[in-house]
Amino acid sequence: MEYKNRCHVMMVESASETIRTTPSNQNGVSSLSSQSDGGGGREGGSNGDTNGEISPVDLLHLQQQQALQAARQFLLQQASGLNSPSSTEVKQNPVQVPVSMAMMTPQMITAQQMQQILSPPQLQALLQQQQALMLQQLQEYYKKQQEQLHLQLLTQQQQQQAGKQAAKEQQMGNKQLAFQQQLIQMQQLQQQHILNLQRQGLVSLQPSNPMQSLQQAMGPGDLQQLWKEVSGVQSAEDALKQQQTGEGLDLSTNSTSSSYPKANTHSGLHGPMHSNSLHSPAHSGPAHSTPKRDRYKERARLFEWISSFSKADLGDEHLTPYSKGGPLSSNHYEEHTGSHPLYGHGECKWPGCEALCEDMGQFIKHLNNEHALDDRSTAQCRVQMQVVQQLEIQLAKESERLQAMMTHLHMRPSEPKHFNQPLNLASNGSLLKRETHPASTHTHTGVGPIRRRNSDKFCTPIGSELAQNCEFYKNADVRPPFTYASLIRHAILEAPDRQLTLNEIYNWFTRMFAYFRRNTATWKNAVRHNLSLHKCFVRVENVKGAVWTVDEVEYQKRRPPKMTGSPTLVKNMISGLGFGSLNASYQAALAESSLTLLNSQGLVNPSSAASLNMLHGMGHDDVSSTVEQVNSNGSCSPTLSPQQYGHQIHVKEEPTEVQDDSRSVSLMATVTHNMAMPSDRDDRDLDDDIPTEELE
DNA sequence: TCAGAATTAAACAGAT
DNA sequence: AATCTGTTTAATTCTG
Repeated sequence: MEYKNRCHVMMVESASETIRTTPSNQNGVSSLSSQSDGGGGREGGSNGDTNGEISPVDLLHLQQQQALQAARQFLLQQASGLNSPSSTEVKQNPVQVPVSMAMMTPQMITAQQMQQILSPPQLQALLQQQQALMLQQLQEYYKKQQEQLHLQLLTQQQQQQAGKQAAKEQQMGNKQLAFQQQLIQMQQLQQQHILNLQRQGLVSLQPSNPMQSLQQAMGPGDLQQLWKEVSGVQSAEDALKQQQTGEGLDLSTNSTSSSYPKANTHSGLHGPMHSNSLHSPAHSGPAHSTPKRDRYKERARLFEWISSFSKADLGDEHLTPYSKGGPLSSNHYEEHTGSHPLYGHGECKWPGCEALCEDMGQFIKHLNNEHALDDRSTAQCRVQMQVVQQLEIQLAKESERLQAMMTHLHMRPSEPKHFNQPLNLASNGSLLKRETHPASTHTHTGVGPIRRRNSDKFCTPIGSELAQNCEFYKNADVRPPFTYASLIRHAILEAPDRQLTLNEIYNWFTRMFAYFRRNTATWKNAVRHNLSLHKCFVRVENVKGAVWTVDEVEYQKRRPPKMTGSPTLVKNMISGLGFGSLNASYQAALAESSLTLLNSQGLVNPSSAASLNMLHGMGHDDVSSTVEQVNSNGSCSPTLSPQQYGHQIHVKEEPTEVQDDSRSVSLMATVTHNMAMPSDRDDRDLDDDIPTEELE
């Protein structure tokens, strides 16, 4: 069967959206596997890669490549930097960035709120400010780095002029440079990632300097430790060589943390750079020196740690198919897979290596020769793990923050005053566990799992919600607070011609929600079930196969939204008391709720619907479709009736329902009465006064 | 407590 | 034959 990929209309493109959304991150940073098919069906294969999405692994590779590229350019710049001062002087003029929202707002309010507060030109200006600020920070950072290397090279030249041990020091310098390069790569990687996240709006602009961000993120101690690992290894290697060449080197004074003073003594190569960029071991003094035996202990511990990590992390869950025969090794890996995570495009993907290997065999040789379990590899591994750890921590933090933002914005409608409060909900660790701890629903008002009919309860408009939190749902493994029916309907209505094949619906689910990238057998079954079950979904057969459309009348008829979830809001909205204090999403929610409610009763006229629509600044398909169907004629038929789509239509039989599109006039009186005098009626009455089901 | 809606699981049939 | 699509039934969960 052949399914064509459709271009789906993007729901909302705001100024910030265009900045935040990068083509390389459609799938975002979520590490959810789309292949974890729970063992049920093989349905995961059907949706697969039709979206052209880039997997997180690819993204990481891309970032790594970018980082390497940047590092290379950086070093090249330094080589030529001595003769081209312009590259450093450019940064001398600090960009005038006033203390403004560019610095403050991302932490104080959400991007969505900013969109609501600021006009597009203001947003544009704000974003430009932020970009300028980030650019400035980057420039400053690189300037510092350049100055340091400049100094370093000068010193090196002086010493070379002195003519003592020039060759050896050159060698040492190169080696140190190699490690420095690794550090830079790591920093670049971190920067790239943070910048990417920032572009997506996933990370606030808290770090004022990339290096600072690294320091903040990892902490001075961590960085120091990191450098210790790298430089310590270096010292060991140097010591070995020097011993081999008959030159003794007392490791007890130049050990793990202080190979650097030794090197410094010899060449003066590393001092300024390290003292500025990282918390230099030189400044830490002899107190940080480690006895030789401790260093070996440390190394042994490191080996043990890494091997334990490998066992724990790779052994059981992720690579089960490959680990049947015993402990996982690199050889074991490619024996079964024919591929290797460290090998790709004919290159060794070991950080900083990029050695060309024609085939797997050559790569294995290279891997065993060049990246055996030695100090250097261990240190590199550790660095890499630090990077990964840090990124994970950062990701967790930001996910948490987003969840808190989501929860705050959409689950606490009756407390608009909270929008002015700093979003400190991220500190609530339970947020990450909400899916697995449903009971937390009752502890917080609206904070907790969002399941099933909560969307009805709170009348959250799926269009508005999705438009505002599109990126969130794309990346966070959070169950969307909508029913399958509403999601399917939205997917179909979002399509250009308002029809989708089943597979396209699947794709929409997986594209829009990280949550639906797993357990595919379950939710796909549910989708099919819903399509078949609900009368509002009409299957239309055409030449190419079958597509699904939405019978809007049936949808509205079947499940008129209840407004019991936010009675206060309903009253406020209707009586016009609450507009000032409500944010746009809730105004939109109210508008839609009202429209849907009214429309389901056939009571609203186009002008009032449009005015409501305009009033709340929403033009989303949820409402527009509602307006459209009212506009078409008095009979409330959808703009595109299912009959328009194809040749054959299967009409679902629902014998329990009696078709009755003509509504009682007395109901109108009731509703208008509610609108005019909402406060003197209980909301329960509002519900009860509209016995839609009874009419059907 | 209950009814109804939603979800989940599963069986089955027809189509590809 | 395997997989996808669609229908249907039943059990369970959740909500008002």
